[in-house]
Amino acid sequence: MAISAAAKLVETEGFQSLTARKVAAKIGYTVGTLYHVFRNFDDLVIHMNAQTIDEMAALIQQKTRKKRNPEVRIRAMAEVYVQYATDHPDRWRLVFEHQAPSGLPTPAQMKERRDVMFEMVADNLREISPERIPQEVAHTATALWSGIHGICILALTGKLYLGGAFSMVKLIDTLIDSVLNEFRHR
Amino acid sequence: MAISAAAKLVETEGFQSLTARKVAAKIGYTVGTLYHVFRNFDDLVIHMNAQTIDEMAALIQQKTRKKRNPEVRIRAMAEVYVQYATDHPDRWRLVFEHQAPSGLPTPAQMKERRDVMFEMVADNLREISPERIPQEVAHTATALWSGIHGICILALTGKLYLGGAFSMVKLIDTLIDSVLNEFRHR
DNA sequence: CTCCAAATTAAACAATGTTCAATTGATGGT
DNA sequence: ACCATCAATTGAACATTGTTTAATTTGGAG
Repeated sequence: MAISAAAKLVETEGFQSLTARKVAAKIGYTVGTLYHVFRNFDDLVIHMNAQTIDEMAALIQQKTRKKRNPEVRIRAMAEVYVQYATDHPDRWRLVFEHQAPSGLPTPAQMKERRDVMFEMVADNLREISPERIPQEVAHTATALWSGIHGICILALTGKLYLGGAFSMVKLIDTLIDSVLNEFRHR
Repeated sequence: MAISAAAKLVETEGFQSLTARKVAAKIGYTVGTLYHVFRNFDDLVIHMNAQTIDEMAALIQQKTRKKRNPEVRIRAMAEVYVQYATDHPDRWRLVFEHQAPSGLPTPAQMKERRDVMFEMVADNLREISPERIPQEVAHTATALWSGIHGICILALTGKLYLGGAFSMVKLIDTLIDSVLNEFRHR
């Protein structure tokens, strides 16, 4: 599949140098053939991003299923999330920085895929405080997970001062501590 | 100046369609001239991003100077940040999504400019709890501001489900509440 | 073996960043 | 007033990109 070849290219050469012809060459075809499979170059990227999200979501689910405590599970989720982002920085960034230019908005399947992780967080929050109304749970889950994402992306793109004292993981721990305490006691 | 023309172009047509020739045409010159002023196209973008950060930082400082309470000041900072990002989405995104390809790393001045806002947050945190050691203060400031940034960027790029119940501002309020409480009482 | 449809290619197009020799323009000295 | 020098500006060229399409190849069905 062309998608896998594209993913491998992004991983080895960075998403800046991902090109239609390179993808075609990588799978032994010509650029024209690609355009009979995908409408756009963006179409290819979108499919590739979908695969990236699925891969990451599966990894998170796999590595957190065994945990019993919901708080521990949330912390494990975040850990796997930053690990995946660190291991595949370009593929991960493409998921969030790509936007289909002009025309069709991001397909619904993409939105669903992203929402999966927010819902996983919400599920665990509900387990922590079952008495909270769903809207509060969803709200807190969104705030927490977006915050984690923010730390992740700033650190990954080198836009965060990560002095010896505080690492990405510690920053995320602080955020989780804060939001969970607030969620429990208020 | 070419930088202002570029900024205007990004604002009106989006950063996807920012092009060297368009910038040159906008200021009545030819593309060749641009390349005697800037080494790269990325060089131009970097200069433009510097101006964007300065503009935003000035706005934040201006709108928060009058506030007396450090907590109120932090909330006001976040509010202005969100407002600026919402008002100039493409210019704001460029600041965080652009990376100079190959060769020279992002110049030091850029890093300094970004750190300004983290330091503003840290200053206010120190005022809230002067007994904390500087590292803790810096750590908390980084976690909080990165989290706010995460909410901001996900919301702005449409990758966040913003149901009627919770808006960007409310999400950020939740994050600030959580981190500040944790910072005060622990 | 033939023939048709599908797959694949090759070539072309416009637009992009980038370079550089040639041209213009102005400035200062005699 | 003229000219010489130097910087500013241009125009044309290049390689590379996404994208389209007519032509060619390929692979089975009859």
